[in-house]
Amino acid sequence: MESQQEIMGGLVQELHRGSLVLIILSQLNEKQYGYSLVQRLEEQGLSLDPGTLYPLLRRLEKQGLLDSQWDTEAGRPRRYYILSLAGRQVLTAVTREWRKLNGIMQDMLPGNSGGEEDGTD
Amino acid sequence: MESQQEIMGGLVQELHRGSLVLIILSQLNEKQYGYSLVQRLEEQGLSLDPGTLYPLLRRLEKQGLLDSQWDTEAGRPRRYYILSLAGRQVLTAVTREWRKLNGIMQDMLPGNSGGEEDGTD
DNA sequence: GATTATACTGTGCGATACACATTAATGTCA
DNA sequence: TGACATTAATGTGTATCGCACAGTATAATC
Repeated sequence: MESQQEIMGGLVQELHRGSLVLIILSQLNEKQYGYSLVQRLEEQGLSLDPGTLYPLLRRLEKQGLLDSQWDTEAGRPRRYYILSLAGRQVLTAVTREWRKLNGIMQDMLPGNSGGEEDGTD
Repeated sequence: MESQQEIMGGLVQELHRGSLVLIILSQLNEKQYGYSLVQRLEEQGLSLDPGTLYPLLRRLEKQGLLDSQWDTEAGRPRRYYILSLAGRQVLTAVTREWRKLNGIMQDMLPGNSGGEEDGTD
């Protein structure tokens, strides 16, 4: 039997899942390598497993949204990713979708004008 | 080979997917049956396949977030769902998470102060 | 009897999560 | 200095989970 905590965790994970790609794309206006992305997002409070990120980056590159390139000159070799042209276009468009969805959600979601007592606080 | 349109479609779908449960929960402060939910969301511009919704409702009930009850008195039998107490709590908490994520996204996402020329407009 | 309202089910696909493996640089301690 | 641990950095393989989609079923209504 799943505890309420576990259920919540699952839902929140689903939430993050949906926006993961958008988040990654939004970070790649400047070139960056996997490890740095993980750290960056960690600072923002979003933890991301490398085993999730690397395949994702490769997928996005395969889809033509990213370009990548090895840098072997600075000590340990790193693979830098950056938005391609298509990636920039997609980022723009998906961002628009996010904002639209966000608008709908704002209308639907409860709260704002307090009053729910559920002891969760 | 995937077209840019298809890729976008996939991403947008992922986006919706992540917030789907939250959306459903937010609609169930008042009791409602599956078919009516589909129609309601359709009006909001969110299309939702019944084959996606019904199993979802059952899952949420199984998790204890919803209560359901048949109504057989009004012509065709309908199964009404409504938030349980746990459901209300979870809705509140996940809503909070959504807003938090939204805040992070606002910081990360591009645009706002225009300047990107990518011909998507 | 056809169409609409309403619910249910089963299978496949796609994507993450997680655990594990790998290489290279750097630091440390005897 | 040489061995060893630690960190930087990337990569892979598998299980799991959840939706999408197509199809099924029933009751009411026209």
